[in-house]
Amino acid sequence: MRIGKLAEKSGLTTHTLRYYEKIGLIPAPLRNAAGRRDYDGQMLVWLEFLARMKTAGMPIRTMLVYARLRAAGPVTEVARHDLLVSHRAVVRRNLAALQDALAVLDQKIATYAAISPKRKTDAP
Amino acid sequence: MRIGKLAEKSGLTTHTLRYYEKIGLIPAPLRNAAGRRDYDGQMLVWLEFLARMKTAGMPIRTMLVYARLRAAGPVTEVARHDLLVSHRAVVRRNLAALQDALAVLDQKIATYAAISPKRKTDAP
DNA sequence: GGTTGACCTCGAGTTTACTCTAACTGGTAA
DNA sequence: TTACCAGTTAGAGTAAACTCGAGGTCAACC
Repeated sequence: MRIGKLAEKSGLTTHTLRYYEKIGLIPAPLRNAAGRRDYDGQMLVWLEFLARMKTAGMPIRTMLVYARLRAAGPVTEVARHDLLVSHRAVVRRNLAALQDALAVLDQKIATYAAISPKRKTDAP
Repeated sequence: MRIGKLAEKSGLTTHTLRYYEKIGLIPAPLRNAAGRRDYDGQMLVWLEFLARMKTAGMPIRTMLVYARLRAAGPVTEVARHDLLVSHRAVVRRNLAALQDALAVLDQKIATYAAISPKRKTDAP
């Protein structure tokens, strides 16, 4: 698979894919006869995982640590486990903070609705 | 209240408070005889609201829109309501995505734990 | 009366994560 | 064969949100 196809499938741009390669977040793929990058299906799986971790608020430098551990083979499984557990704690805190903020929003919206009950845009 | 005290209470730095003032996110406070900023208690309430909105992923430019509407008085209440409702939709999506990411993390952690069940660090 | 410590302004610098440009090459379709 | 499109590199530029530094003022304590 060439870079354009992978970009399309992953939802990233070709620029971003080369950038990820440059910083070591994805391994450098093989090249075809013309010198173009030739990715295999596993790369998409890895990119999807990265996208999840990004959604989970993991900064690139942490993903890099994980990527390097992964590249170092099965010896690093405990370290990877620990890294994920530690990030899970972060995600749980963020989740709680977001739920809090949502409650504040709900409340604020309710007061505005009470002041001027003009519309019925509010869901459930 | 001078800027150092407000910084302490709000958890921001004095640099950040002046920056917020410069971009119009907080109103310019009165000055004392010596030309120093003198904040009232309402400022802290506003800053706490802004902090919540920040946690909720609202970018500063959106907070600015809200701040300007607020400054324009009660005529803008409907617009403010709508802005919050629209951001609430964003928060709900982010919340769902974060929950998804948490599930992926949980699963990944479980596979690592299965491979090498060395520790019992995982909470409930 | 001197020296802290908190405050002032203005402007430059930093971090994160891309995003884009320029100049070039290689394979394919008309 | 010419035009075009996808790809290549190195390096510069961007946006968001701060963050810091230089050089100065001012009131209060010792």
